[in-house]
Amino acid sequence: MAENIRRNSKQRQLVLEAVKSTCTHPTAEEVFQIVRQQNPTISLGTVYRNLNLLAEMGLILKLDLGVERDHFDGTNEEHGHLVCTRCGAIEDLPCALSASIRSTMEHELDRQMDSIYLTVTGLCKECSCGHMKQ
Amino acid sequence: MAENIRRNSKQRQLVLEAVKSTCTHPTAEEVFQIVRQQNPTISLGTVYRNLNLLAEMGLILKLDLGVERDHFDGTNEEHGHLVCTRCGAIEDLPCALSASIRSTMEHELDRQMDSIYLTVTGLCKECSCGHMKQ
DNA sequence: TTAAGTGCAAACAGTTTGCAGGCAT
DNA sequence: ATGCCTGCAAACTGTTTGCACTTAA
Repeated sequence: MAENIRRNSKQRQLVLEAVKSTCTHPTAEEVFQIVRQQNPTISLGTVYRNLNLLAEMGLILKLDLGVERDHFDGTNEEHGHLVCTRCGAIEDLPCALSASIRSTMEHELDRQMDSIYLTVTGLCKECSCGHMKQ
Repeated sequence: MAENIRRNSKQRQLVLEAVKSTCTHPTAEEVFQIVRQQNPTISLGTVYRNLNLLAEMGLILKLDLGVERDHFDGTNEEHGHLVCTRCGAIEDLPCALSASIRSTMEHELDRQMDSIYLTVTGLCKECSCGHMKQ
């Protein structure tokens, strides 16, 4: 499993930009749709390959939120997510929350930890205070 | 989506017992293997159907831990899980941790919450202190 | 020049589902 | 007798992969 030398393909750049430039936590299919506007011949397989590669490289996060599809996140800081039960939107939770879980667990369990995956379901900001506006 | 009246099939009983009587958080396939010892003609499809049904009924938990397969948990109290990066074992985290996340979030975010899914990766109890024993 | 990257389509894995018959109520 | 449940196998869905070709370095 040696680290290959990565080249800089147009496709990979576009995929990275697409994920970085949105805060909606797109799925592979959604990234595909975005990227296709710049490069109509890109294939879905290439999008998947690059998303996985970029996640391995630590440039983006691959999120398994317990919903059907994987989502991708343009940041690489550890933070949880809220999945809205009303509209399906995905909202970032403050990093501080993950950090405090980490420290609590290190104290209480006295165990090395790798990653923390925190997902909560509930109403997003929009849905919880915007009922009448819509 | 009316609630059907549930019958009490032998298969469903066996599936429930299988999940309840272990703390290993089995996959559907593993439940299938266990149940097959009592009922060699049960089908994997039936196991899946009953696992989902029992989870809907709130008798067990369906866990998406970010690994390939879903796992099932015989308890119904809200608690997180640790997935061991060395042996793959799944360990329960104290319920108190999820409870404290819930209260923190209710204070900080002032938002209704449905469920909390907390998964951490790291070494399980066995792997973190039992290196020499093995 | 050469090996990483691509597009395409087929394969894959876990899970779900349609159907005809079986069994709890 | 009714209709929920089963076993079976086929279908489904999101994702991965093999192959021949292309392209960055």
